[in-house]
Amino acid sequence: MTETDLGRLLLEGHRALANELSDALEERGYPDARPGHAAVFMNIDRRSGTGLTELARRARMTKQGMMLIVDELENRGYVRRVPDPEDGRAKIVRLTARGRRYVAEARRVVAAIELRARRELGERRYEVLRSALDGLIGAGGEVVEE
Amino acid sequence: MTETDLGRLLLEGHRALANELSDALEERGYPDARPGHAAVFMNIDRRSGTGLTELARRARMTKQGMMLIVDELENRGYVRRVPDPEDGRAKIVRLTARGRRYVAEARRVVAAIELRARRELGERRYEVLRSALDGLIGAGGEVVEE
DNA sequence: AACAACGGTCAAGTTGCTTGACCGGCGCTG
DNA sequence: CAGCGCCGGTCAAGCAACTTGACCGTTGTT
Repeated sequence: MTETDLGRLLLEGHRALANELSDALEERGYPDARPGHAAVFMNIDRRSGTGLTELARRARMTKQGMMLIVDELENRGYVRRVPDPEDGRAKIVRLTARGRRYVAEARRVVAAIELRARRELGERRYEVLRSALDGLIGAGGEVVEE
Repeated sequence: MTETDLGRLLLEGHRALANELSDALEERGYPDARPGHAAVFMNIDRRSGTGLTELARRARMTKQGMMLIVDELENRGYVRRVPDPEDGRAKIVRLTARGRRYVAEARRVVAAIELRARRELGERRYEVLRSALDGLIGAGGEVVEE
């Protein structure tokens, strides 16, 4: 593929932030966080919980794939599956107390990282960076469907 | 992991450019390009060729992993392995004519994409984007070694 | 001459998904 | 209200893109 120079910068930038995040979470007592878990934590309804198939749809992956992640998260005590009282087929994936603590912590860390970046770059550069990224993304492939 | 908002922007930006690149290459007669191939094309010495182990080292992956990619590229006619006359153990991975055409084409497409981005964003924003990305990357985890 | 180090390869295991097949509850339709 | 197609969840197998482990022959160092 021979990455665009700019493309590589973007990828490395992403990795830099992602590493910072996972390091910080590890330090704070969540050493078992994997990137894939975000597919759940970013899409689950924080209080009411969300069905597996719906989670899969939101994360744009198969329900089987989502199941593997949910299985793991359930083993580790971040979520649990409860039967849906209104639909005998369905189960609802709900955050446990630990899961909610984790989400809150992750949000704090993300905010801290972003703040640090903002300060290091300076307000103006930071804003330009964000809007430039929006521009790049908007310009590319519009594949929304459904 | 619950990606940084900025982190997600970076990742999506990368994907937008990467898709643009692979679409363009497909259009121009290279439908079989896979992202992993870049590990070879970006690291191989264009005229003299490069040994497998050295390629692996440059791409920061195992020689076994590199071998799989080189195998595939050899099947598809982009590279071939020739014995190293100066070292009975070694083989040299060399670009074929097709491989060189591919690399040239990829470079052109990359340049075109970057130029387009530059024009869409405007000179100033483009420069700020690049230097902001450098800043982000530099700030993160320095894991260079060796 | 001996031998650790290196280049390349084969084999098997791992990760993080995917496609395929199925089961049982749901709800519309006739 | 019986039948039937659909949908949620799950098990099984497959696949991509690597990894670790083991090995062989060549090398060049002592």
